Order: sequence, then C-alpha cells, then structure tokens
Amino acid sequence: MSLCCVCQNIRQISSDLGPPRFRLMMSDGLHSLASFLLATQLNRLPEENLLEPHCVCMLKRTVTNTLSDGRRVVIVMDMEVMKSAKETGGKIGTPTPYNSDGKTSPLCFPAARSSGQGAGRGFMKKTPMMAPSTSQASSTKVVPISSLNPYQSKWTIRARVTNKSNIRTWSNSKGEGKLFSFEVVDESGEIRITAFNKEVDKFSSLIEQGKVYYISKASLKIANKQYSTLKNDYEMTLHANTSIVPCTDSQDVPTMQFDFVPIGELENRDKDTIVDVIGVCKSAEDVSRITTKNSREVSKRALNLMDTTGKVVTVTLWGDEAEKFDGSEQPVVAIKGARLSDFGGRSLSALFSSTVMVNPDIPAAFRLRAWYDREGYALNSQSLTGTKSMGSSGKINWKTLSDVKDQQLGQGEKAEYFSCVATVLYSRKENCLYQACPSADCNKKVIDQHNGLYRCEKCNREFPNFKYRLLLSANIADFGDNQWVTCFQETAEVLLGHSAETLGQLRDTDEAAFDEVFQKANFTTHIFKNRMKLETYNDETRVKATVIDIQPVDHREYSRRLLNNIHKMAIQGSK
DNA sequence: CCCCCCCC
Repeated sequence: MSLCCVCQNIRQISSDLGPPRFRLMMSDGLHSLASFLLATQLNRLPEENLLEPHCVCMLKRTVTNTLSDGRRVVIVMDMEVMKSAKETGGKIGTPTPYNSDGKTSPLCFPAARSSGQGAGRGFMKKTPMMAPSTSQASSTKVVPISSLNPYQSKWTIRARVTNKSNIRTWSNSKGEGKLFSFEVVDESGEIRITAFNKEVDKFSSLIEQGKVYYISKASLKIANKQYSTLKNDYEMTLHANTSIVPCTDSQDVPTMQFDFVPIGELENRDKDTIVDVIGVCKSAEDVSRITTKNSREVSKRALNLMDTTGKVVTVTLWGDEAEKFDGSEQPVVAIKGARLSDFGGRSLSALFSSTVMVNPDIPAAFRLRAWYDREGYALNSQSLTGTKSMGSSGKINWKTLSDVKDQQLGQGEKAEYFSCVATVLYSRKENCLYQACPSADCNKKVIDQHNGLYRCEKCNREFPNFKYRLLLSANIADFGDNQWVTCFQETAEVLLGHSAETLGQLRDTDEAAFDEVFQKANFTTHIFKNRMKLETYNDETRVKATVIDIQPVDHREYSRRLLNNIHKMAIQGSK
C-alpha cells in the first residue's frame, strides 16, 4: 500500500557503527508521527537534500517492526519525493501528534541537540504513558534545557539527573525550611533544580541519580554564578504545580559527560580549577571526623587515585560520601567537578556539586581497570600530593615573575613560596658583607669598638674577632619581569660562588678580584626558591622576597616549563 | 526561600 504524506522533520540518529540512520516525522495533514526510520539504502535522499522538511512524499514500501517494549517503528524501504519543500512553500496544515491508543507516540525523538533551527524546530513529542492525566502536561513541548527561560512557562524537559543533594535545612533571619537540589542534563545543556519544603516531601524520594524524568511547570530564575559551576544562566525552582514524571525510554538522553584530566596533567592546572578525574583507588584513608573553622563537624576520607600517567593524587571526600566509600577492592573512581587545591603540591577536594562515581559504567573506567590489573598495579607510582611520610613539603610552586606580581604573592597574612627560573641582572656589592658575632648561633652585627674588640649587643659581650656574613641584594629577571630579592649567607654564597669569609678577605685585600666575583655572578641563571612575606621596616610595610634556595637549572625541565607557559599565554591571549 | 564546599 502506498501512502502519501508530508515530511515534517528529519533527524539523523547518531550511530557509532555503520552508516547514519535517519528518523522521519511524517504527517498526513491532520496527525504527525515520529516513528519512521529510513532504510539506509535511501540515505542519499536526505543527504542530497532531496528529502527535506515540508516536502510531499509517496511511501511505496514500508515494513513495520515491533520493538521489545511494544513500540512500533515503520521502516521506509522505498519512497519517492513527489513535491520538493520549495514547491510546497512551507508547512502544510497544523497536524497534532498521532496517538493510536492513548499511550505514548510510538517513537520518541531525542531532545534537540541545540535550541537552534533544525531538529528542535516544529517537532512535537508526547509525554509517556505515566504522564499525569492533566491535559496541559501531556501537550507541552519537550524542549531542550538550553532553550529554557523565565518568560515561557509551557514547556517540558526530558533530562537525566546527574547529581542529587541531601535534604538540608536552613534557619536565618528570613525564616527556616528545608531543601534539596539536583542537576539534570540533556543533549543541549544542564540546569540546577531546587525544591523547598513541600516540594521536598513530594519529590525527594522520586528523584534518583542517573534516572531520566519529564519535568514541567517549574519556575526559572537567574542563576547566581557565585554558587554554581553549571553552564546555564538560569536555575529552576519547583513549585506546587510542578510535574515530574519518570521516563523509561531514555537511552538517548546523555549520561554524565566527563572531561577527564589525566592525573599527571594536574600539575599544570591552576589552583581552584574544577576538574573531572578518573583513577584507580590504590588506597584510602579510614573515615575520620573533623571540626571546621565554623565549628561544624564533618566526616572526611582521603583517597589516592592513580591513572595511566603513573601519577597519584589525593582526593578528599566529605560527609556521607566519605562515610559510605569502600576502597577495599581498589575500585575505579570517577569524579565530576572536583576542585584542584595546592595543598601538599596538588590535591583534589570533592565539592557539594561534585559527583563521585564508584566503578562507573563508562568505557574510560573499563580501560583503566584493564590497564591497572594488567600492569598499572606494579607501577612505581609518584604522588602529586606531598605527605609528611614522604618527607616532602609539597610540590614546587612554579611561577613566572609576572605571575608573582599579578597574583600578589605574599600580600596575605602568611608567607608564600614560589620557585622560578631567573637570571641575575645585578647584585649589589655595596653593604653585602657585615661583621657578625662570632658565636656559633648568633649572627648579630657587631660594633667595632676600635680597640681591637667587637661588641655583640645580643650576647652582651665583646669579642676579639668577628665573622663575615653575607646579606646580598640582587635583581633577578625572567622573560617577563624582574624582582629584587635578598640572599642571606648560604644562598648568597651559592650565588657568588665563594664563602663569606673568602669574600670578606678579598674585599679587604684585592678590590679588583672582589669586583670580578660580582661581574661573574651577573647573568648567571638558576632555579630560585623564594619566600614572599609582608615585612614592616621604618613604618613601611611591603612584600619582601627572600631567596631560600638556589639550584642549577635542568635545561630539559626548563624547556618543558617554558613551553607550558607559552601555551598558557597563548590560551589567555585567545580569550 | 539555599548558597555549607570544610581538615591537614
């Protein structure tokens, strides 16, 4: 039997294997039906834009398949385009979705990939059979999350829950109550949804992580970006008329989207960045209770995650997540939206907005499991997170000198440390040496009594001798900036290549040789480790840079870091 | 209408 109909919409179904498949929404002018699937031998029709929305077609041969769940699909085996879209000049009639038996339409289009033209435009979708009987709910359009705004109220989204909070209570000057929130995604985007009080009772047990729901009739308001990292300008609040209905046909709704950062790569990311990570939990602490600064008690548990980079990072879980976690079988743990901290070098902390998944059902987890069980377990891994037991006070905090200024290092209460590769432009030979108390632990400057004796005020003693000490001011520079730094004894000796004692003798006996020491030190390049700290001197408070260590440059490492910085600058430049 | 993201 041939059937003449109008093609209302064409959508390419993503398929990993084989040729693309096209799904058609057809209309007879009165009703539309979205359950047509084009046989692949006819793919050239849409691919060559012969089959387009609004064209009139003759379906010459069709085969009807019944899916396992009872829905039917009409496979179009042969068809002909009778009138092109150009000829019809646009939409024909105002067909409503066809509903053969009061149930759902046989096939559901996935939510549109974007709110733009094309797939999203003009196609209707029925809510499923579990939809509430209110006629409004079943006739509102399923729209992509990205198209939601506060000015339209008749919509339905079909979205998967990626994160669900616990129920919390609050009490403040404006009142008190309880709430929970959850995050949902569809192909177009994501949004945070909050339920208060009565809606908590109504919906909190219905909403389950990972499940898909039709949601309609809720309020949209501008999201406060301060509290959310979700990519949406709006957030949703449930109210008394909100409808939330589970969707059982949901394979096409995306699951959580991860953008995993390899653990070894975390060294190069900035503090406070929100990242997704996946790793094998090599070891986990026991859960413990801590008291926060605000004297709240909370459970915490640190996990050590390792991936194929061979690097390990410590991730801290909090609250319930910390209590429930079982690391005894070295599970694969994936975390969406953990925050990178510089504690112990590099470490991660789960946030309220993070999603922690243990042995998630995703290819990356399967690959990691296979790799770990085959070879990873035997690897001599390296941790990015320094611990006391490792005898390391943390990873090197590399900065360029312009970073140091931009980030106002050391302007806070605490001293801050950084390392840089820099070249000595100038070191002040004037006043770089002083006569210090000769007693072992006292480096106080002595007063020359001009009688062959030197007085130390600190020790309250006079000595027949003194020792030379160095206090060297130097200007160091990298490719972007320069910085005045102070080197005390040990670092100054490294920089100048001579002991303080030798330099003192030299200054007193051979000024030319003394000068030459400084000439030689200029334009030498080293790794400087520095402390930046606010110091008050003569009523003036300013950040002082003190060199606490000088090491020779490893040029391979330097090149790698240089490239990294160039890359960072390129990214910043392109923003 | 919340908005806590913690500890070493």
